[in-house]
Formats: sequence, C-alpha cells, structure tokens
Amino acid sequence: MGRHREFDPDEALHIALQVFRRRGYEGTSISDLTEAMGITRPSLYATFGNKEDLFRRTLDLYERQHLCFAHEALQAPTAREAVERLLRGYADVLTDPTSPPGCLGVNGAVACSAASEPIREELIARRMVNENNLRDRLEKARSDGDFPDDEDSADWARYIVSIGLGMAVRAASGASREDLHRVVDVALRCWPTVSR
Amino acid sequence: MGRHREFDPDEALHIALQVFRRRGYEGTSISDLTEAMGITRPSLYATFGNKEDLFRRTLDLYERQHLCFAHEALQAPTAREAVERLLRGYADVLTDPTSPPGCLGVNGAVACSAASEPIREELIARRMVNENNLRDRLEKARSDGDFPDDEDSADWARYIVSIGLGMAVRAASGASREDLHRVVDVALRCWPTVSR
DNA sequence: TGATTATTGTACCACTTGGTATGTTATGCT
DNA sequence: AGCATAACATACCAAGTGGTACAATAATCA
Repeated sequence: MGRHREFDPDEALHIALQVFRRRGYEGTSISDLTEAMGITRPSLYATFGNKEDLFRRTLDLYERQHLCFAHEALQAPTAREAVERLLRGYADVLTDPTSPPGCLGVNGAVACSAASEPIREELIARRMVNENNLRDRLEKARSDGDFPDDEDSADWARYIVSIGLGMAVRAASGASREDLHRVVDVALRCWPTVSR
Repeated sequence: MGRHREFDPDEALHIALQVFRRRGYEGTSISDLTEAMGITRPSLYATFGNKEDLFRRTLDLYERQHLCFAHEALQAPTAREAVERLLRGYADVLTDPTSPPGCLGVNGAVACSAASEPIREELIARRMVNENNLRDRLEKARSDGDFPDDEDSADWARYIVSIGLGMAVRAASGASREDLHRVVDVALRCWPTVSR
C-alpha cells in the first residue's frame, strides 16, 4: 500500500557508512548525509530514525561487512597465527582504498568535520615530529653500539609511537593508569639488543 | 595606558587546556570556554585571537607543561631506558588525576561534545567486546598448550588491541598500508611460546 | 583635570545544527 | 473509480555555532 520508496535503503546505508567513516559521528551533519545519499531529510528520518539510530546501523553494517574477517581469524589453528591474521586483516581494512582511511569505530568518536581540518593536520604534524625525534634517538643509540645494525630505527619509532597512540585512545576511553602500564609491560618485553 | 585586564591570561589558558583536553577541538564551543575561563567572548577574542589560535596556544602549553618529560627521557643512557621512560611517562600523563584523561594531541581531533556521549560509550563498549573475544581466544590457546601458563591472556589481548587502536589513528592520519604492516612486524616480533 | 586607550558587558550577526509540520504525489486494495 | 496509505518535496522550527559592533568603564599620560 502507498507510494514506493524511490531509493534503496541498503545502498543509502552503505553511503552513510562512507560518510561517517570519513568525518566521524559529530563531524557528519544531516545535510552531509542527505546530500551524499541523494535523499531528502524527511526520507532519512522516516527510514532510519534519527542520526544516532542511523549511526548505530552503519556500525552494524561496518562490522558485518568490513570486520567480518576477525571471526575467521580467531579460528586459526594457533593463537599466534590468529593474532597475526587479526592485525594484518585490520591493517588492510584500515587502508582499504575503496573506503575512507581508518576505522569507523575509532574515527566515529575521533574524526572531525571539514571545518577543523587545519587543526587535524597540525596535530598530525606535531606527532610526526615526535616520531622523528625518537627515530633520531635510536640512530644515536646505534652509533653508541646500543642498537643493532640490522634493526630499522624508523620501524621501531613507528611501533613505539603506535603504542602511545593506542594508549591515548584507551585513556580517553577511561582506561586506568595500571591498564596503560600493563600495555607498556608487554610492548617492551622484547627489545632488540646488540649481539656480541 | 587603558583599562587593566581583569583576568590572568596564563591562568585562563590553563583552563582552556583542561576544556579542550576533555572535549577536543570541535567538541568545545566558545561558550564552554568563556564559561570555564570566567571571561566574556570579546575578552577571549581580544586576548587569544580566534578559536583556532587559542587551541594552538593550548597545544604549546600542553607540550611545555605536560609533555616536557619526553625531552629528558630521550637523554637516558640507553635507548631501551629512553623508550621505557617515554612510554611510562606518557602513560602517567594520560592518566594524570588532575586533568581530563587522554592526550590533547589525540583527543583534540578525537574527543566529542557532550551531545554525542552515548555514541562514544557505544564505541567503547564494542571495543571491549573485541578485546574480551581475543582474551578468550588466548585462554583457549592456553588449554590447547599453545599459550604459556605464566603469561596473562588479558595482558596480551590488551596489548594487541592497543596496537590496533594505534594503527587506526595512524590510518586516519593518512598512514599507508605498508606503514601499518611494519607496525605489525615489530609488534609480533616477540610472541610468547610454550617452553617444552 | 582632561584626553587617550584598552578592556569590559551587552546585544547582536549570519549561518549551521538536528529534527518536523504540512501539503502533494504516487501507489495498492476494494 | 475511489479510498487509504506511504513516500515525496518544501519550508520551517528552536537552539547553538563562531565571531563582532558598540557603548560604557576604568586605567594611564600629559
């Protein structure tokens, strides 16, 4: 009964996922969504409820469509292989060339609207400075005979900074100080030493 | 010449830092700032320029006041100790009880306004599910004789998830797929094996 | 004291935000 | 055909956004 819908809700949801993934929840406006989805505001509200409902539905779609690899990964024969598949698969999802970079689950509460792009870039630049400082420190260690010749200082700096970023997100999510230090415990369990 | 300022700009900047650190750049409104700083809008604009200028000044203050430990940490005698001091010091800053949790540099482009708090909590909850799934997988590995008895599965799950979070932030900042896989390379270099 | 100058408070600007009321158009059932 | 129903488009809402004009106020200098 009644008039037919002139758009495909599933297709529209896929587009919403793309927009939310790039701009985050707050950084995305209803106008951004309707424009990208090619529908009007009342159509959006009638079909998906409000903005929050729509975002939750895109989260479900995202997990179903992009994070589905995780379920299989966990079933690998060994734990080591399961974890590696998990991280490799996630790395690929994060850099899937057909989608905005990053994770909807992280960008959702992290990414910002186009208006504050300059701030975002400023923050990225400052982070890069820190990573370079650390790399330089490791290079100095190498010349001190304190860091192996066959290890890549940039790789280790990148790794350490990533640990820091992960801790920062955890802290913002309410993690305790002890929680973070346990991350450090594991992260530093294997540190390269010079063979002599 | 002229009327005296009735507030201390430095003190006001410290308050702005607290607000930005909790809410992020976009999540913080000018009204949030003036209310917390106890000054009027024109005073804010006259003293600090616009919102973007103010945020950059809080960034400088943050690095000077909270991230200053990093400079000394890098001067530790060994690289290993420098890195440990870096991560431990950062963990403490992230959970400093006198400041909102997390890092201004990360929250700045990540944290959200009070309006989208429910979404933030939803995302945190979903992340926790993943971490628990991973921990359970490691527990199963332990009963398979594939994970050491003296290793904490929760610690390793926390560590792996943190690596993932760090990669997600990197990806959102424009990191390449290769960059992320290099992080994984280092992260998995040391995986616990059962002694036999 | 009087002129100058910088800060203050109030009130406002145009614009965007998430969300809707309403009338119109297109469909299916009887 | 005629009625009921659902999606459509337009136009709107109150509230909040970053940012400012302007006049009153308080200080210093001559």
